[in-house]
Amino acid sequence: MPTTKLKDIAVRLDLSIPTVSRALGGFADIAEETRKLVTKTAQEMGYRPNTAARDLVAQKIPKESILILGVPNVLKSISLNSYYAEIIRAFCNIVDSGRYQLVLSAEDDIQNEFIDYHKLISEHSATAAIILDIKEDDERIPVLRKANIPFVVLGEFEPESEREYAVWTDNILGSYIATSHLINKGCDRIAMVGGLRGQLVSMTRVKGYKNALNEAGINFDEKLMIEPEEMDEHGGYVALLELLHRNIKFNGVFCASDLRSIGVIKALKENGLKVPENVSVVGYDDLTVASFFDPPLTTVRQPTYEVGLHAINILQKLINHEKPEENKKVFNPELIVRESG
Amino acid sequence: MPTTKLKDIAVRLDLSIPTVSRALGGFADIAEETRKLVTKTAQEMGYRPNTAARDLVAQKIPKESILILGVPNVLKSISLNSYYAEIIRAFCNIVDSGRYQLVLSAEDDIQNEFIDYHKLISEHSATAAIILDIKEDDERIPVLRKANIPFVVLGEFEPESEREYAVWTDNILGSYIATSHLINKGCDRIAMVGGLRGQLVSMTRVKGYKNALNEAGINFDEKLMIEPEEMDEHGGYVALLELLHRNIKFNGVFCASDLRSIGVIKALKENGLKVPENVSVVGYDDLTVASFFDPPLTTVRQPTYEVGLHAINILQKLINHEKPEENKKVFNPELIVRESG
DNA sequence: CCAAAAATTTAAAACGTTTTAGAAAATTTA
DNA sequence: TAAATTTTCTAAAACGTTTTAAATTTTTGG
Repeated sequence: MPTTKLKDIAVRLDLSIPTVSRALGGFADIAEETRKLVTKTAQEMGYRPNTAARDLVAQKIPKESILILGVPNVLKSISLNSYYAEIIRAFCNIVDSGRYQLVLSAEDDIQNEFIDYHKLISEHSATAAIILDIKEDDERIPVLRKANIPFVVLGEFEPESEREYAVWTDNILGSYIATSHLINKGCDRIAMVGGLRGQLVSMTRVKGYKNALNEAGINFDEKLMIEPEEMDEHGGYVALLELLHRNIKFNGVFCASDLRSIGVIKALKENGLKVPENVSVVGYDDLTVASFFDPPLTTVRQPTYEVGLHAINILQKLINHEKPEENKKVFNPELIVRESG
Repeated sequence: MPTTKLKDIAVRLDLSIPTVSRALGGFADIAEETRKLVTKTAQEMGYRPNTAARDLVAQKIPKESILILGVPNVLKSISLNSYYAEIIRAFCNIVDSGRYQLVLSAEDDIQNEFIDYHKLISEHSATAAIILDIKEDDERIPVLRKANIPFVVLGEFEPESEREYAVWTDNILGSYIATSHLINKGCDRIAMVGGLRGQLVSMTRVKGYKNALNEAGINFDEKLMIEPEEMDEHGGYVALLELLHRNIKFNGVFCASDLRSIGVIKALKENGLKVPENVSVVGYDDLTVASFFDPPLTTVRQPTYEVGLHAINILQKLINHEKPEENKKVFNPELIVRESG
């Protein structure tokens, strides 16, 4: 169904287009009677001003659209972990100027296997994009490259041109300092409960763990490494039960996330083991609730808001044809020592 | 600085506007040499197509903009509580059709006292709005009314016309069932740790608590009611210490949020009190981690995703000039019984 | 070297709105 | 009643782009 335009109303009422326009605009040079008639008819005919035409005459500087890819995914994880909330909060800084518009992509919630990213991009005529949830061999990268849209990836990624950027926090370092801390506290049998197998983050966190062991002259023991199939707390819980069931000895656990830690600690407690007396536990993320756990969690904190800010600054520069300094920026994580380890 | 247009490039290169347009568009009927020249010049001059003009010729049906008010506020709370993540996730459903565009308002993070909501609305020529974080005497309501934009409020609110809608979960009922549960478990001295004083949500939750006491013939005791100044976990923690310090007897605590519960339980444990043996605790929200706490939290769950879905459906109908059935929709919460109370 | 064909470029119109300057109609004044 | 004034309306141009049809230039082949 074609939309109603000013002309349609004008024809119907036998008035000129400007009269209709001005009547709706509430100008003083329109007779009250006419105005009422026009308003009523517009309402009836479901008139909706065409913003494109409006913006054109208004000579509005078109807003730069920044497409944010990965939103539904991310929102799902937000309930568990505040990482992305901080990221998006940082993005909001850019909007105040009025020049930019953040367009949330709402890639369908897994339901639709195939997402038409070409369409998504062209529809918004996006000037730039941000990928929140980068995967290995991410299908969105070639699309963005083909569309020649500059983009920033949040997470480990190798930029291949001066229009590609990546910002992340060093995961190898994070798990290295966490594991080293356990070693320094005297742990010599340190289990690791990893993230989801195959994910980039998980892999790098394993690497840091191994580095720390290596440096301390502790041999990596395959049996102490568990990468649960299940997500988050429950994954940690199950992982630890398995470890106990297999009767494997350990006196420390490094978890790839605080949620894992929470599950791990629950399992330990249920089996009569004390944290940190019998087993020390270190997590990752520094959730808001981490300090309120029993025991309060020792964990790795990432400068999340800063990461988001850096990303959006790059975009801003790109759009303004300034050259961002570096194609790759890696922030450092920090160990927060509490009581669990 | 005025933006570069096709004409500017055309003049500079002594070509016609269509040639420039078609060159940039990658059409086959443009000599390779010309195309290269045009592309290069466009790049140099910082050309950026005017989307308004484009959309106009393309006869694109203008996207309906739905303004989402309250985002930065909400993002801050997301790190603590998944309520809004679910809400926004529900909103994403609407975007798939391609007809709607969710515009995140990025009202400045408190820093700027004054936010020009008029400008915000007109700038996006929003067709509708959603307020995520309704306050008492909310300043945004009169602005929306004046702009004659239909809106949906998430939270307790009395719609005053057929263009105003409200969706929320019954907070009185929620705190009523929570408190009643404690009473049924034999608690007769039930403290309440409320939300932030003055907030609408806090007030209604107090009401349900009182209703339950009343029904059971228990007198409301002023001394058992604490509304901490501080947010979340820490507020709960401090509130409970105060209660203990004042030497007030109680055997149950109803908290206005799970985060409060977490603080309360920490304080109880630190003072040698067992949950639920000595004191039963019930919270509100059913955080994802709630079941992993020690002890697992008894709490009130709200149908959050449903609330969001309902809200966005109303908007969709409004935009399509269909009449949503009811101006007000109140969902029911549910008690999740675990071990803390 | 000329006609025909192919390749490349352009003039003109269109998209739906607002603005400006002025025309037409209604009202007041002399 | 005619002139002056006020009120109400409209014609025409403009915003920056794309499309279509036609014009121009270049190339090809005889």
